Amino acid sequence: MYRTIQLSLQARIQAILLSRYEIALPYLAVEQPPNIALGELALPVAFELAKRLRKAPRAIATELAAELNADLPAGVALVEVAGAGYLNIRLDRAATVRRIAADHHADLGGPGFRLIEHTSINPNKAAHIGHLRNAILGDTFQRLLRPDAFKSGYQVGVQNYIDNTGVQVADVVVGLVHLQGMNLDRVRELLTECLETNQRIDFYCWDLYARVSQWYTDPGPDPANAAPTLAARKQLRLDTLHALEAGHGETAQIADLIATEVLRRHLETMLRLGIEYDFLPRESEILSLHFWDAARALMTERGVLYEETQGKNKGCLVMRRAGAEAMAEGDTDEDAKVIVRSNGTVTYVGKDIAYHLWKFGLLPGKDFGYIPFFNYPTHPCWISTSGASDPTAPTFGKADAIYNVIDSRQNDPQNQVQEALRAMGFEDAASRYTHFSYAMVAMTPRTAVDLGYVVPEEDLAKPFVEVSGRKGLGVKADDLIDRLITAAKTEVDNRHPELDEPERLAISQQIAIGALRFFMLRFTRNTIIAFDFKEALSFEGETGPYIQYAIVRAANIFRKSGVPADEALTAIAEIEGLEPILSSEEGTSLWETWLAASRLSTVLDQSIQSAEPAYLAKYAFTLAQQFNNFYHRHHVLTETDPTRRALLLATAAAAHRELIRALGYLGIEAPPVM
RNA sequence: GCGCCCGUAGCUCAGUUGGAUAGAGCGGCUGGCUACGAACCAGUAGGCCGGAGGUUCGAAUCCUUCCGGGCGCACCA
Repeated sequence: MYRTIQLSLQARIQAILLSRYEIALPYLAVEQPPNIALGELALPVAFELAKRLRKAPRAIATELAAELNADLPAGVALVEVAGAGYLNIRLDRAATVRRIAADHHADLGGPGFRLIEHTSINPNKAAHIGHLRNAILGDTFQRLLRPDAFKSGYQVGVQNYIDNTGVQVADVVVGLVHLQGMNLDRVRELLTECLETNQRIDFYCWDLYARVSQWYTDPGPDPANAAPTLAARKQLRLDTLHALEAGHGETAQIADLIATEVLRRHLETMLRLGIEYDFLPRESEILSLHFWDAARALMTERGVLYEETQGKNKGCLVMRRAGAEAMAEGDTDEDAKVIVRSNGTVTYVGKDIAYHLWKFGLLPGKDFGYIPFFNYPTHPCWISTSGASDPTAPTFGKADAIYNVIDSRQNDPQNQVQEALRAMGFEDAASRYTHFSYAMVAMTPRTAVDLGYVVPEEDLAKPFVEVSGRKGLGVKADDLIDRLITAAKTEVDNRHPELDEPERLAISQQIAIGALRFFMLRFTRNTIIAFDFKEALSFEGETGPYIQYAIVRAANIFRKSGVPADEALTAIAEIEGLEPILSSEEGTSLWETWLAASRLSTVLDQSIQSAEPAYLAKYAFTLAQQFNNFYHRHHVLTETDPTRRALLLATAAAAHRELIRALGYLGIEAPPVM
């Protein structure tokens, strides 16, 4: 509702500026005055115009106010001039409350297919807290975009890229074969054992991966003569990697078995958080279906890729680096980015360019094969194949816009891919390519110590230490979720002995997921999260459970009053005499609650435009705070005046409705009790 | 050396694209459960917005520079 008024106000003022001063301002700032006593919206437009019109801001504001007041936009009661030249807008409170109650709000959405890539964990070990941040950010953003009951939204596809032929999977294969002495059959047995005894292969690989990484550099008992041994181990690693890339033979089969099974564990872990995917493109198919060949032909044809004939990159196919100055004819660009090595193999960025051409439907003659891989209650998740494609599979490429949820350490390669698209003449695609960048999750030294890691002296004073899969240093996603559930369960058991066990567990899970998702979303994207168990396990203050609790309190009011929330909202349409209450001094806190509740679509729009889910998380918390404040100031059930009681009930219902919606976008459920 | 990010209350962070008196949570201190549930609320203390210049009606926000921190910069993947 807030956004509806904001949009109509902006349009009116733009029209006035055009007719009166012949000025066109494409963007008009609208803000909230510092105090509700000054009005509900404020426009500093007069300051902006002062220099162009060579007139005092206050004089301009006065003229604008007069014109606006002569023909007020719907819902506006009065426009006045304040301070040095602000245009302050006062709304018709009763009319606005009725419109909010009737759920009038500006729609959001548009045409086109948007592809979101997130999670993308190497399938060689258990997911950790850093992966959780990625998946929760991506999943939340997907929810912001998707069509739903509140908005028409955008068509979206969610994909999770699987690097199943990379060096990390190779490392685990080296561990299985050379440290554990396993062959293909033994690996099959291991996987069967894991499933039968409820052990997790991804946890097993977590430890094995750390051991292998250490093994590569461990000089052993005779450091002086270790060099040949270590070189041989490195060679083993390379040979294994090449076997995976080639895609056939026992080594590749072992890798495929392990990667596929670890991937299933990842999907299960993410499903605990309500995170689902539509498609899993795998690197193995990018290789076997020769995506690169098509990309290479296109890049060469468009003059983006060229062979270097001298200097350090002699014999390589290279492209200009993103942001580099243009070179003079005949000069050697020593700084160029190598795409194809002198031995003919393609680099990671090269494969990524091919993949992104496919995403935009720009890779001629190439597509994945698709088969179902994993079943969600409402839809299947598809995976890539080089074999026969299932004819019922939907289309995944040909996106109009893409969002890559990838951490900020990948800034350079991401820029390089965009630069390649731009250089090929796909300006439009490049401009619809969003690197949804975010900073890593680290750990406080205290948490690292709690986990039993030896933290070096010099790191103890630092605010955080880096999570490292290679060192096995990190918090596994499932361990954290389990601990959160246990902590929530203790509380729920205490508070609700009357409920049966499955119900208490279900509520505890909702609270745990609420706490976790909110924790990962409350920080803006480029803030490094220093993970701390004490903080993450907190259910008080600026947390998910705080918001869930506000919803439970509101729901209790409707239950005890016998008036359902939706009836409380419909009732308000018929009731007279709201204005005096809303305009009174004590009614102001009611009005502020309505105003806060009406801002959801504004905040959604902001979150989408800036690709920043933290704005929505912050909003949900602020609205819950506003509701709790209202809850303490006004006692609904003991209110005897029918008009006041109806208004109080509707106020609670409006906050309740928007809190549930906001949490829904954050992927957090509202428990029935807690 | 080059590029990107960050520096705001004791701690952890917001700050709506340059606006009115810089805000939350945690922690500290004072209070509030026989009223819709205290996973809550109210009050209080706590700030040279890293430093210095500049841009203008107006700067935590933009520019320059310095200081301090983080992360990237391979024919590795």
